[in-house]
Amino acid sequence: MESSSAASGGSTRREATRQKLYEAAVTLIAEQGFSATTVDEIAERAGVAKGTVYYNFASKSVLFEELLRHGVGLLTASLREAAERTEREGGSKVDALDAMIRAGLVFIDRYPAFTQLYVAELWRTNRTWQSTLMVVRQQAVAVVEDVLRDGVAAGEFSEEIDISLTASALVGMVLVAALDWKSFQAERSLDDVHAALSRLLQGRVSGCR
Amino acid sequence: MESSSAASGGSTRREATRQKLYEAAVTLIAEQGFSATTVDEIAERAGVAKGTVYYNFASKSVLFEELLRHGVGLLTASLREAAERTEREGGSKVDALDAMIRAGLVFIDRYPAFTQLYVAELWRTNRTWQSTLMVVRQQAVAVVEDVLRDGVAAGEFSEEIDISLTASALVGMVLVAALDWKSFQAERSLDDVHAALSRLLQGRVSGCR
DNA sequence: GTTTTTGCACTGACCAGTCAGTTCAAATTC
DNA sequence: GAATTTGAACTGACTGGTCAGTGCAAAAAC
Repeated sequence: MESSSAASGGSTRREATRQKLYEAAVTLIAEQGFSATTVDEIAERAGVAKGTVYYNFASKSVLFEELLRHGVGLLTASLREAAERTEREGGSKVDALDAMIRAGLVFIDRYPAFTQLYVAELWRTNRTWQSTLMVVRQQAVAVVEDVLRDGVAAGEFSEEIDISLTASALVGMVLVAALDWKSFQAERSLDDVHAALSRLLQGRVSGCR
Repeated sequence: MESSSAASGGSTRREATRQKLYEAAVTLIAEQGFSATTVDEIAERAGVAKGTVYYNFASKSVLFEELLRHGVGLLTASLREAAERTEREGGSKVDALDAMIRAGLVFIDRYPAFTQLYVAELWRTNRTWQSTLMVVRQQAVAVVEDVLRDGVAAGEFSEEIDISLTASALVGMVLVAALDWKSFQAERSLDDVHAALSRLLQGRVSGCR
């Protein structure tokens, strides 16, 4: 019988194997980088034979590309959900940004290895998955840009802000603060980190109160 | 990275060769990553024989470690210089942060490949140069932390800010905005980027004016 | 005459990708 | 319902190529 896989459920044996391979690959590549990670290692960590990797993915880099798409899909969904929830609850646009900061932190808290690997690869050039990465980056940044644009239209943010640069900067703020948190101050709570970033977002560090 | 002939007294022939090797290695590793870059490539790009690489550096990873130390040295010197210049000119602490943001942007504008490579390696674990990276990171972040601490002591910043988290976030803001700028919007001017980050720093995006 | 660089052949480990063969649960047949 | 067939999923030994690092005699630079 054909595997059919019901489009979303993915409860086939194959899907389970792919999932195990994603999990094994994400930590190894985050720790060592793509080129330093061998297919044998990935297979071993996943508890699977090397041939199975090639049965499920055309090549090492295809495995990696699909892993990237998979992960960023989760992230954007989570960001968008946070923005929409705020909207629904009648919050302002700053509230939406703040909710997205928190959603970003929760994501990184849950998938630190993925985030690490994403950052490590994003600004490289000359790699085969370059285009995948660009698409995937744009998806994530666009969510932030949309909120900023709406905020300007609603008169809540200054008209002079540069949407794309500000979005980049906000993403960077969250990304780097969260990675530093996970790597060097893992004892801090998510709320601490969120509070610090909130304060910065709302200009409560300098200037006004 | 730069000619440095007069800088630290190292104007020997050997020093010139090492410099050429740094320059070759930094771009190649930024593009491809450490493991994917071969010693033969580095030698070829530097216009030098492979044996020369090993005459000047004990191994491929030692070359890389010394490259890291070299680059971050330049960065911290530049940040500290910016902070001190502001001090001397009687500027406030926000002015000092702002000057450091600009110094960071100027650095990244000049050495984009180094920045790229630094970010790609910083949060990895299990690598031989891990400890070098930690030291070097701390040097850079400490400069920002010092200014924040002074600002709090002088009553210019809220006492409630979390020094280390805020410093991380500020560094991240500059790093990511600048890398996105160089990679995806290279036509923008440094002043544009600086203006956008300044606005964010001073909370002129949301909340207050 | 010492330091540095060159050119190049060589080695041994390592690794991406292949392929002939195995496993096993579900489908089919009798 | 026992015997047989099917095929997707998986296995792991093997191959062909790559690359870090070595060794060394001769040339060049200082």
